[in-house]
Amino acid sequence: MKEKKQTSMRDISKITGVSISTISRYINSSGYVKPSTGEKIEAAINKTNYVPNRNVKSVFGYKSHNIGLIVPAFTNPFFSEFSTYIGNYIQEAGYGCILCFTGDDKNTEIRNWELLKGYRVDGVISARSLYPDVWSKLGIPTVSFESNHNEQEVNICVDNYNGGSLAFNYLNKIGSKRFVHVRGPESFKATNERFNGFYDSAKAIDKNIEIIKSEKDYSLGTDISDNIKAFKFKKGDGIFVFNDINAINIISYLIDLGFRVPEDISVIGFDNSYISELSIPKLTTIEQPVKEIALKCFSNLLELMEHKVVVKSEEVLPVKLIIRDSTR
Amino acid sequence: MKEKKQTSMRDISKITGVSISTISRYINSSGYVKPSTGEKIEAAINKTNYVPNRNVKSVFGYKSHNIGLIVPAFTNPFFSEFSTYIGNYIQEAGYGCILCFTGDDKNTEIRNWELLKGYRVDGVISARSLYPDVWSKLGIPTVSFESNHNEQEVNICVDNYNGGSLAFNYLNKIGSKRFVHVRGPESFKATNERFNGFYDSAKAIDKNIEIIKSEKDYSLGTDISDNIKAFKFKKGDGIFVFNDINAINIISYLIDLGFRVPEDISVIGFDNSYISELSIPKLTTIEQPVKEIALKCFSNLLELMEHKVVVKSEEVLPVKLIIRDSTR
DNA sequence: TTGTACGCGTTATCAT
DNA sequence: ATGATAACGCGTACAA
Repeated sequence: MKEKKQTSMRDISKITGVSISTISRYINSSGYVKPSTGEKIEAAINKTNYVPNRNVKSVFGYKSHNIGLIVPAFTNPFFSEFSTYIGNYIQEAGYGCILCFTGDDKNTEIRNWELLKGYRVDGVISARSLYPDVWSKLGIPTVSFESNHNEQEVNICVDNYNGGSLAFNYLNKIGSKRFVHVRGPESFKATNERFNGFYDSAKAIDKNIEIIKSEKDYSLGTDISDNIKAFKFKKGDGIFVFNDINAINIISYLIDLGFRVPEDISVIGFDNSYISELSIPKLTTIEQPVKEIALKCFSNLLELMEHKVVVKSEEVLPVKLIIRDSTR
Repeated sequence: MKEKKQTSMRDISKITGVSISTISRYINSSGYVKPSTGEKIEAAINKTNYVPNRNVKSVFGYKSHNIGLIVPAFTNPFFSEFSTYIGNYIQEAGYGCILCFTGDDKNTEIRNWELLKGYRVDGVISARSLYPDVWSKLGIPTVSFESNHNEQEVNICVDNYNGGSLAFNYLNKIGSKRFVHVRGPESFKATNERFNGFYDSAKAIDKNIEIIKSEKDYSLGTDISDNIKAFKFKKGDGIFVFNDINAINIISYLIDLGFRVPEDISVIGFDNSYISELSIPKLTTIEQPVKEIALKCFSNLLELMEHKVVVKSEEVLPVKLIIRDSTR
């Protein structure tokens, strides 16, 4: 199991005849080193392509300088964007990003946490955790996005309730005759909130809504669920779908059925991920401010890692209705 | 800089009164431990939530059990899909995945390599490297996707030349009156290959082609480049775009200009990423077999890491024309 | 069946 | 301005 050893400080020491402590001082600029000695060391480093072993620091109980990122998958473009932002913030701050996928599976998520703990990550950013209780046990600074809230940890989320409300009110305003909600998987915190916002706004003006349940976060390509196939869509329907990728799939399905979007049926998505601009018709949707979400997650994590007290344990970011061409 | 120490084997040893080596034997199942002793250890582990520090192993010159993944960004869905596959392979094999973004910037890429070397990763998978020479210097087993080929390393790529050829022949077959190629950024290995395939096929039957240069891999939303805006599109054009996301953007732009796709103008993309199924009209494209690419990369890396000789230093996977609705 | 002792790459402290 | 040494968490060879 032993691998070919890479160059170590000891090797540099042997080559230069300079002691290890001096090498360390030179590399970390943590003490006086005579210029000529420095040059010798520099030469040996270049010759051997020596790079300090970052893992040693975590052995000493220093920061390991890596951060874990736990997300469901990249098949949902929202998490691609989220992870691009987070990954870049981590990278720019000089940390390493250890990436883990849960596939929205609880056991996989638990294994991810153990892996990250084994790496002694300095912190974790976790999106849509199914197992938030693990945080307090593991004792790693953690910020989560859209997790079922655990009082002990910092959670970022968006105002899903208002999102549902905005969606209903807009569908009503443009004169939809029937209100349909394609509801997300039950395990997501956001599912009920979006539903409730939609439902309460309908009830407030004495309207009924129709519900279609969806079990999957994303259905790639033409993989339309049976629940949707079983539903009888009608001209005049206004449909609020729990995320963009499913909304676009459904538009595609409606067009195959012979409906026109938005002339016959209006569709609103959720996320405002980049695909909402690419689809034709362009998708009307509820924006989640990904970049701000990512920044909030990362900056809060930095504060937690520096043992600062983060004031709010739950922070709710606003959503916004983005009107495009899938509604009329 | 010292952090709150996490539980160590020493702590478990103090709690149980059992020596560190016995704890080690128990945890790694590497020697005899009396059942009753094992139970004591187990209890202490559960009480303290102890997880072994994985970083120590790399200090000893053992495998660090992490693998670096270097990609440009996730704003191009092809790399999202690629990374999801790679990330899952890595995770299932019990490794940690350290994710790095280059943003197609050479200096950023160099910093990534140094970071990964600092973490003593056991191997690296690198997509669209701009700096392949670094591999041999760093001495880390590496497999690259679509890198400018360096004889010393293993490179996976697709038959871009044939992709360009397939695109031309299809556009010709469906009766395009003019042949337009939206060419990718010059720094990508694939750019010339795709162009050459398209160009040579045109020349073979004495046809001319028009070229539009694009500087960016992806242009999100409505960010249409000046080169495209300056071009005078015409009814009867057949357009071959160097990737899906730009193809979809261009379709959207053409529709804004009043053209119908595919009735007036046909468009072919490249990648067959999931967005090609979501767009309306669905995108005709040249498929890169992402899953196979990812698997090839990962399995070749595993072999390299086990010091096996990988026979081919460059492996070319086939592409395929996927006919959908953006061509007629 | 268990313990002792050494080594790994690095940093901090103390001495020179 | 530089060197010697202890310490970190863990695996292994060897002793008991």
